[in-house]
Amino acid sequence: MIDRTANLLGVVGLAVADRIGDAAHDILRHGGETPAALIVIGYGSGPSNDQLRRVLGLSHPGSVRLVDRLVADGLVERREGRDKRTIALYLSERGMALREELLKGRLAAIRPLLTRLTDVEQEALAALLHKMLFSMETTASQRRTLCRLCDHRVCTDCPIPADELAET
Amino acid sequence: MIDRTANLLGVVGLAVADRIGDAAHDILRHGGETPAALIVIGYGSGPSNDQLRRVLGLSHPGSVRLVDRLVADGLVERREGRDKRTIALYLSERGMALREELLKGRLAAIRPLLTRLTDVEQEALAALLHKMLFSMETTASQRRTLCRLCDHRVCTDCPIPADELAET
DNA sequence: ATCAGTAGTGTGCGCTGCGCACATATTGTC
DNA sequence: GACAATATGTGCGCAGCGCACACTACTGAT
Repeated sequence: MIDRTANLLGVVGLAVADRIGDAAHDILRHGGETPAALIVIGYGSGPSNDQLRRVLGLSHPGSVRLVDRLVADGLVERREGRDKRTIALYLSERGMALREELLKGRLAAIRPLLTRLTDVEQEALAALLHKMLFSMETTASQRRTLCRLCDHRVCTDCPIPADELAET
Repeated sequence: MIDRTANLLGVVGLAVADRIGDAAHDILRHGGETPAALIVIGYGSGPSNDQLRRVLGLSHPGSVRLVDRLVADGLVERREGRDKRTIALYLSERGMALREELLKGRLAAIRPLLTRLTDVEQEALAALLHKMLFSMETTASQRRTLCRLCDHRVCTDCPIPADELAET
């Protein structure tokens, strides 16, 4: 019986990821982990290249080139980090505006899946999803990766406070 | 309140899609829509290139090259279709074996998210997911795209019978 | 104070997955 | 029999990413 549930979860998960990816690509004109990078950098903690790459699950050169693209688009700035070898990544004005669009677009992409559920059903779903996430055995680092596209403003009672990103 | 639920669904959806993609890549050594192609072709209806591309949501040349890769790996055969312009795609023995692994790997990748739920909770989740899928306004074609990675053997009461693939 | 080891960033190169524009072959239609 | 429609395959290029390597900056041991 768990397999039937897993299969249904696979379908919905794929549908959700497809829709989020499409929406992000329409807004940003980039795919892969590029949207996630904009979200993560946008928390404003000035992450280094290496911190970013760990959250996104990329190789280090992959992350460098990803930031290159965002800098070329005028969305991200490389500033000096606390070391002279480290850099600190920040969003430009346009980057922050696009990040807002990404977050709104993500929720808008997911929302149609929920509109036919009653309020009670939505509550029940949220409780189940929350329990699933909460019960996952994950390190803090893995949780940041999980939530790399989250809108932390609508995520009350979240197992992964987003402003912990600067640690580690 | 719907936004909090949507955000949680986004996290779980991303987690599910990530895990499915990783598992498929480990097994098949290919990414993108290649695993889905193996699943879809494996229903045995002998789909044409064009039918396949519609299910996968790819451009037509993208689908041709995808099949090229699978043929080069010895997983798929191009046979004659009912027209002399059309082809019919079938899995080789190895292709069928790898398809089995893909389906098993997919369920295995999703299962850890469910193990902490009680039986009652799993039933409730399945019911909610089923309602979400069932209430989506989709064409038959879009539904086949949604279920392109499904294991139809564990999908009882599914809104998209997989063997309809030959139609359209 | 020096020097080896480590951390952080950037580069050259190549690969995979994919789309656009185009070419080609077959089929149905008038 | 001419011509649009259907279906496949090709040349070309691009986005996203990883491996191997190079370089600079910091750290700690002696």
